[in-house]
Amino acid sequence: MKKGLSETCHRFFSVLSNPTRLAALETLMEGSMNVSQLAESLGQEQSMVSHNLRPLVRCRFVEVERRGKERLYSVNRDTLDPLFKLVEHHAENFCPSGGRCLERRV
Amino acid sequence: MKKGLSETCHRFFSVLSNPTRLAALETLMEGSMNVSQLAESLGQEQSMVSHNLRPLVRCRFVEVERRGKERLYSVNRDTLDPLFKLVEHHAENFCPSGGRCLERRV
DNA sequence: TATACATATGAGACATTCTTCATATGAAGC
DNA sequence: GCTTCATATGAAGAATGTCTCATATGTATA
Repeated sequence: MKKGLSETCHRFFSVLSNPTRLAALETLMEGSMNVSQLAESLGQEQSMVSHNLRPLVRCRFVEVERRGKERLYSVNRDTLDPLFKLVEHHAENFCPSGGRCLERRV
Repeated sequence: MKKGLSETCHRFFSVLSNPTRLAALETLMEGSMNVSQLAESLGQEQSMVSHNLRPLVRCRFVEVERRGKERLYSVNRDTLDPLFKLVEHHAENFCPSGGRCLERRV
């Protein structure tokens, strides 16, 4: 691990360690959409989705494109494809019964 | 992104989004050590280090080996080497001025 | 079994992060 | 300029997560 990467990692992982943001990413992986559509699709308030999109955009996990009064959000596949693959791989290989150990305790 | 991976990701990233745990990983990347050595090296309380090692072990980012009354901790390189490389790559490619955007706001 | 050392655990205080609600901004069309 | 639609923002309570301190467990050795 390169010196000083620790701080960068903290930001990187903090942004990703939130159910709402992960659900947003999961949905956006299927295809780009605007905030309203995303809120509709997630069954969440528009303002909440907007709040949560901000850190995703700031850290470039998601890109925005203005289209008139809408804004089209789409994921950064360069980073997220290999990242999710890596998580999946870890869960399969190191967690008994397919990632159960990575699930939230009851 | 595979259906249901979202919950797994949440756990995965939550465990990694903590400065103490990242510092512990950073140190353990240099070489395996026991809790006391790690606490000494990080300048932290033994109990705090122990507390923070637990989720790292549970999610298999770190392995433990009993050696008499000590416990030797070492990182899971299969996961962490490519993971940190990926973060570094993201910071270099998508964040202006080398990951500045991933750093904590002042 | 008594002692010393290494590590783990529990509970509460403290800090950070999330969500919600109300409201602001901004773009397009009349 | 006014209205409407799409999105962003601020503030404050609610929810989570973290750290600290005291104590417990566990292992080795005398």
